[in-house]
Amino acid sequence: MFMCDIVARLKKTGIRLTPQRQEVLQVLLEGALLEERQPLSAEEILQKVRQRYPGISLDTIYRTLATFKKLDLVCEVNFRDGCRRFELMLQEEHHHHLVCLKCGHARELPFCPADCLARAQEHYPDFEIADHAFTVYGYCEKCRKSY
Amino acid sequence: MFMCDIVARLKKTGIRLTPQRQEVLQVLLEGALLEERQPLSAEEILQKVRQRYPGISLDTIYRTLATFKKLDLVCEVNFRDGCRRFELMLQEEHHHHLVCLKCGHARELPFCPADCLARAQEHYPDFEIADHAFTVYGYCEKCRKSY
DNA sequence: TCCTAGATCGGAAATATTCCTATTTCCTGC
DNA sequence: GCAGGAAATAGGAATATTTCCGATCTAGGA
Repeated sequence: MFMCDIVARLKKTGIRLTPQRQEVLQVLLEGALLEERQPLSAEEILQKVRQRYPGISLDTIYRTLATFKKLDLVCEVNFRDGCRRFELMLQEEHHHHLVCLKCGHARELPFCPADCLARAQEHYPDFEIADHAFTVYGYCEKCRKSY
Repeated sequence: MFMCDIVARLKKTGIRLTPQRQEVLQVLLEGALLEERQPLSAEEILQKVRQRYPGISLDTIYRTLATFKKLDLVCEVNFRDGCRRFELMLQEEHHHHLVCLKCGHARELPFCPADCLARAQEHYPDFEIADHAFTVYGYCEKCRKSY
């Protein structure tokens, strides 16, 4: 999945392609290509984008993330650290997270409680499921040592 | 599970039993006994507690919730509505939630992705799991109609 | 009853997020 | 290529949530 693919995908939706949005996308994409991707907060994204596009505002980051989320391009992860975190969602690798409550480091869980999702739908057939989250919290090897 | 049981449980832990803590407990317990319990925000708990104990401060609510959480008496639910929400956790009925992103109404999911939790532990054997969350987001029958 | 570690209050501070308005800009149709 | 208009942006103000801090109070053990 590369920039041009996503841009093409965005153009189809009719959304305007501003340089700000492309820079946010770029930052998220770089995050997604790292070996150990870490979901980013709005503030973190702001800092990274500003390195290349200094004038961007925090409001634009939030609006862009909201827009991308509506387009299922971005998903939200709750680290319980007081802010929302986001990462690029590439369908082919839907996943969940394991988060250290001390250092905030996240690891990926490459599997999904699909059966639970199905049971939820059975249980509440009239509910329109839009999204779901499965997150495991605890202490990583490094942090549990320093108790 | 009644007040006296919980109080007994608290006393065992050595934690001080202040009237403020008991009032917070009372509010959470009332919430837990409702047919359709809704996890409460700190502000909501504050309002309810103040009806009986007007002098209590928001800080105390937050501190009390943090204390109860450490004792596994309370758990946190993320509604994606900008604040943390809490509910009394009665072991015998561990559950997860289905949340409407429009009206904020929550329903319970009386089952748990236990297999995923086990797989997570297998995947990361050195991670000390403390907690987990499974939440389904979407639109309830009422809200999906008003699109 | 006294003592003291621990808890509380109230307000200030720190964070995170959204709102607002004037201005700018992307895109469509010519 | 150019103009028009709807959509997006910047920047700062406003709001909301959560935490911090110092002074004071108190639950519970001795």
